[in-house]
Amino acid sequence: MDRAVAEKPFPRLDESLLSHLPPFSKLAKSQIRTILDQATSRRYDAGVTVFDEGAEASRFYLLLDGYVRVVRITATGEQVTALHIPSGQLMGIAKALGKDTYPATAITAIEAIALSWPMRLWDGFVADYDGFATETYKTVGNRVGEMNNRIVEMATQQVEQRVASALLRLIHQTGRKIDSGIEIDFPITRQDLSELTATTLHTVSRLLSSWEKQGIVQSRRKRITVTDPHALVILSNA
DNA sequence: ACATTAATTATGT
DNA sequence: ACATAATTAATGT
Repeated sequence: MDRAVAEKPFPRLDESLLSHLPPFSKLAKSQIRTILDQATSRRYDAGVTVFDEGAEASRFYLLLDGYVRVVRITATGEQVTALHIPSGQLMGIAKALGKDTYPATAITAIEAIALSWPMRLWDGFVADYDGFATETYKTVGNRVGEMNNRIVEMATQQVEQRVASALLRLIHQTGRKIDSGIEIDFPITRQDLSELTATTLHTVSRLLSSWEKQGIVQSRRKRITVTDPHALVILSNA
């Protein structure tokens, strides 16, 4: 409904966008140039789906700014947030999983900017660009590992410990240091947290309220700041 | 130990 | 003023 910027909002892409990111850090300027020339840049509003689970994986993405949630829909139609992807990471990399459809849905948590390339370039990237393959498979490994940890958590730990460790993960991966502590630097509701931890928003609300009284966290609407991470660590493996 | 339901209040546009 | 987010209490499994 706003400006008529559909396909190419950003005319010139600077090489410095990629040069410091792990998958591309080993590449020469000329290589980065050709990579950028094949990329499409696009801006997304908050809450917009970038790609859908099960859809044909036509493109892969690099998140330049913002955060996206990787979301799966259960049989009963409820959303379960699997993990958050911070800027600088690749996503929608179905080929790295040996799939040709996206394994999950990606929704922007805040407004975001991402580059994307047609998936047919994937094999060329892996073959031609030193470090691209190792780095991407590293992040894939990390994500799979994280999801597995979460599954184990769901089965073994109690709710209080789950949301405690979920908060710790969030501040670790997407935290920003503020004077009073570490703030999650995108808007997150109790509903979101409950989806991350397989609980209800009510339980999350109670936990946050009680933690706030204990001085462990501070929260306002859609914002959570952890003031005492160590206390959460204790809670998370109690 | 936690979910569900429901009523109430706060907050952002 | 309206919709969405958050709190709180009561009741259920």
